[in-house]
Amino acid sequence: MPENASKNFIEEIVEENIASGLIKTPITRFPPEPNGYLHIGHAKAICLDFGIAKEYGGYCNLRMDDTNPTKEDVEYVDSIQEDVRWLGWEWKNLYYASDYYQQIYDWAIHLIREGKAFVCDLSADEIRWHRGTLTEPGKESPYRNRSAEENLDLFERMNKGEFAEGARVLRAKIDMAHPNLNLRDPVIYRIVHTPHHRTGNTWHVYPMYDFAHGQSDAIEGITHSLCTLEFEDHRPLYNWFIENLPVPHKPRQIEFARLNITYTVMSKRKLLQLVKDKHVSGWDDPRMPTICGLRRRGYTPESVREFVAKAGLSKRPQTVDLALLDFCLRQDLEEKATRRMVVLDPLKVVITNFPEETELYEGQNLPSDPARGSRMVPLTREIYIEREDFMENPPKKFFRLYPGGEVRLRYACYITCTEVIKDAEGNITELRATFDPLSRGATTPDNRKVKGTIHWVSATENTPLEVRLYDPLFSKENPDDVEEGKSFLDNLNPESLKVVTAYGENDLAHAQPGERFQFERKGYFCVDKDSRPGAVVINRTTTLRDVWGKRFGDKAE
RNA sequence: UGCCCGAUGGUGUAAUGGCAGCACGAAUGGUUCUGGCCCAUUUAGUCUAGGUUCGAGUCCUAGUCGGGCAGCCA
Repeated sequence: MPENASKNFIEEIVEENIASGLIKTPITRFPPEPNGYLHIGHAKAICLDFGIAKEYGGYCNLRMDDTNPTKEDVEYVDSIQEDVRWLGWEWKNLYYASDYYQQIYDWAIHLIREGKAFVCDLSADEIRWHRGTLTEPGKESPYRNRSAEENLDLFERMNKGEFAEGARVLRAKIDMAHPNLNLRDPVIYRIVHTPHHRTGNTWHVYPMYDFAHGQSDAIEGITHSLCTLEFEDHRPLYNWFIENLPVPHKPRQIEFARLNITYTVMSKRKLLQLVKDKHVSGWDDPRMPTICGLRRRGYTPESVREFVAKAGLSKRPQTVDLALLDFCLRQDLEEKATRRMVVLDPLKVVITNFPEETELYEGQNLPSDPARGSRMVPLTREIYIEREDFMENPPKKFFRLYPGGEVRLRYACYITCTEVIKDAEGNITELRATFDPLSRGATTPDNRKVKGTIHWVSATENTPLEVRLYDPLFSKENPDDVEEGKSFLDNLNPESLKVVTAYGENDLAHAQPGERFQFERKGYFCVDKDSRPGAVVINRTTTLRDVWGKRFGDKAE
């Protein structure tokens, strides 16, 4: 670990705890509820939980927080494991909160015996009335002073399935006037008859989050239970249980701010809505901030981890620029991604003085690393160039192709535009050009400079590709910033996906799903899982940084 | 008109009573067979008012602003 790098506040706490002898090494846990897919916000928690443990020689458990059988499913426990592993982490133990049901139940009995919990027959609504408001104290339940014997009997019968859901709950007996609502005799067990995905019909009562989480931490010997800010108000309750139960270990809960990113939404509810209403193709749609979506889009685990690290950690709500994620991706792939030439928006150029035969030119797979080898690219009389690489009436400082102008075809030769061919509507349909035979190999004996180098592909020797061009899913930095009566869906970016047929170098026909490339001058791309031999599908992960496009992109038309 | 938490450039994050720094973004220039990468430069910040102190972004008080909390969700 770098000694002089600044520490975040949780690292500081852990270091203090080690220095004072409170702990030898930190033991953490990542505790998702298996009721949905992980997103990049979870990636922050994952990197924190696993990262802290690793940094200080401890370990981290993966714990499925499965205390609500009505919402959870095995489908999710598989995807969660896959996503955590993909991010590059390995857990010490895979646990389930449901593994601890018996112990947690016994602790509830303990509380009852101690006179610190009671069975309450109030309905959900009645409990709500009794809870009071933010400014007024609550009222005690009429069932609050039942005898321990009666409570025990009732609680056992609740668990045997004798009562309907909602008929009774078990509540901790704390303080109905407490300014923190969480301590106003919170419900700790409720009746649920839905079978649990792991324990089946064994139980008819299930512990609430507050009664399961801290105790699960205690059982596992968790030293630092890291969670997001909305649980801050629950910490006094978390501690109350730890203090009032004969737990084998006392964990400490520490909260941090959850991660938001510009131009996206992060709540499970909203992501679910995007999927259900078919605004995206599924949880792994490459525009989704889910881990599986990022993976499919082409982001690397390294880039996601770096992004999370760069975003930092604190207790104030953070909204990080999406640009930072893309920066991390480009930084990672700059030195890794194989380079290829692909024309996304083709404009045909006929090189009138070019021989009929195909000529082959050598292109580096990764110019900065000769060890990565090269491939031969076929140049023919007719080629495609990017439509935006030609302008009939170029502005100053445009150094691509224009009538009478000369550019370098990457790795091949210099061409000069001699003629612009248009259709009846005046659209440019084709260009004529001549090449300088002395420029073969892309330099000339006279060493003359050409300002522009553009990518190209043979019009006759190429492979067509379905390329999916992604842009942010929302057109507003904060999609939730809406007028009265509107929702985040009104901020969906109608142009978040454009599908084009592109033409690429021939070997791309064999590209495998998951394979990543830099298409020179265009961006980073990743072969989609929909890809088939003969029908290659490629996602644009992100564009290259583009000064020209930013400055003149719109005006240049 | 309750309780809890927070407030440093556009964004994120450091400075732990002693020169407000780093990264992203933005801008400018250099370099270049990718208008990429790289290099250099620039831009821009301590919420307010008091107090403690030789000295306050940091400590104290009050205020302002922002976030969270009234599921038998997590």
